[in-house]
Amino acid sequence: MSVLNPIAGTSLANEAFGKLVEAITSGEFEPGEKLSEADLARKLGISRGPLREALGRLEGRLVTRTPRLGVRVIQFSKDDLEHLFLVREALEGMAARLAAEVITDSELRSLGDLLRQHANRPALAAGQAYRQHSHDDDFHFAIVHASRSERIERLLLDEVYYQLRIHRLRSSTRPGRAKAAWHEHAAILAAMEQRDPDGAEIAMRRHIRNARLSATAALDGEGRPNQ
Amino acid sequence: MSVLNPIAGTSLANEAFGKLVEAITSGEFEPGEKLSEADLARKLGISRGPLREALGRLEGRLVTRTPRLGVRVIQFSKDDLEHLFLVREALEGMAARLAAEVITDSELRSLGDLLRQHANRPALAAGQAYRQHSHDDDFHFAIVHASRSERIERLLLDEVYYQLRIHRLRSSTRPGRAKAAWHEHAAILAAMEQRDPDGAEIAMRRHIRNARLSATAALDGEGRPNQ
DNA sequence: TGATAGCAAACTGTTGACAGTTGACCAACG
DNA sequence: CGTTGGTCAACTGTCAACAGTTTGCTATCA
Repeated sequence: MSVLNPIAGTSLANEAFGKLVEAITSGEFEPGEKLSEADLARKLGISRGPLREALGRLEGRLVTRTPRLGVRVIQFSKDDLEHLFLVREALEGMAARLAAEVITDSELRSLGDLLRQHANRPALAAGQAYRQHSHDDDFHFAIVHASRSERIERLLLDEVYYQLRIHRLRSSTRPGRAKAAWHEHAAILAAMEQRDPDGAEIAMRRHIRNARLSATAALDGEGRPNQ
Repeated sequence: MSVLNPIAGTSLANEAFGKLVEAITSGEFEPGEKLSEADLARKLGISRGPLREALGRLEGRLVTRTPRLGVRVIQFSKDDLEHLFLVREALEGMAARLAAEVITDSELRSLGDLLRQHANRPALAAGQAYRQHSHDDDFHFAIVHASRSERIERLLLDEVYYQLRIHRLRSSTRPGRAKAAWHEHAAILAAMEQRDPDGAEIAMRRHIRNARLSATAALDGEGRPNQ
């Protein structure tokens, strides 16, 4: 194990990109909010050139750019959100299928531990909320990671998870959904333990479909979607 | 119907982006080839600033950038290609499901006409090749379009179709695959005509899976994948 | 002959200046 | 009072210059 690894090269544009992703997904800006290049560049201590490059890389994902008018944080309609969940269903269903074929015993144990931790959360026990705070404790991300498909993982991050995060910030929960979601996770894990690709995919897709229905119902009423 | 529509705003970076996509996907550059900013900017008649922005938007899709070393057209391994097909299977399967629910009679007729045109091609009749030259005569794209999911359509274009196009340029065909592909298309259409979402998804996914197997088998031997 | 050092050209990444556009505000007019 | 026109500051998009890095070539040395 050599300590001589390539010196990681980076650029101001790359660093700005990461910080913008974090700022946008952590709620520093409202959906639809206009972003000022001059302001952001000043705050990041760089010139506008690399800042523009970083914003360009976020186009279509976390920001929309209208030529000559500027850049806004994305916001989307109920219809957009439905289609986001359909993409998620397709990709996570495939990831679950792949994971069921290759997952290790150790990864299965970790998933089981994770669900037990989740079950011990007061909010979940009270049926109020089922929230996963970071990738490290996200059941879905663990399964996508276990699929060993970097492409699916990257797509879900870039095109689905970051966007969902923007909309999770003001949360409400629908009655009964929290516990149901946990049980659906448990059913996915059971299929994984059986190493049953079809079952895993079916269980995962059912879970995401239910999340979609919950999210769109929440939009019809009040608040924002959760899982 | 007013003739007064918003004047479409654009920018040099946007125009460069489109031209780069076209140049890269039409084979003007080899996979892995290094792209020179100065050269491209000169050819496009713009300064390096907007050119860099355009390249930045292509990162992770059609080009890879290594800081301080430059930008190269993507190339990928057999494993990458397999995962690309898995993503395609998931997304096109979902698109076929959605399309089966909402497709119009007129769209069905167009699909039927398209397959008949395809059947009349000499290369297909001889079992040599089944090639679709543009989006207009692409059966898959027509179905994705009929799904009315802009998000899936955009994802497939940005993350799948452009990348496949890079690899179609030097083609070979596997015996029997051309005719089988056409029959698989016909089966997809039949499920569409039945307006059967499950059937459409199953038929589409089977077709893409077979294309994946054909592509990876081709990589094991000689040449490049086709459908 | 292979390894090392030096040099210059070409390249990438960034900056700041400039031009054109936009939006906000105010005054004038009907 | 609503509309129009003018002005100005702020903004976006682009350009060219500069600094630092990389690459290729040549000369020197062991």
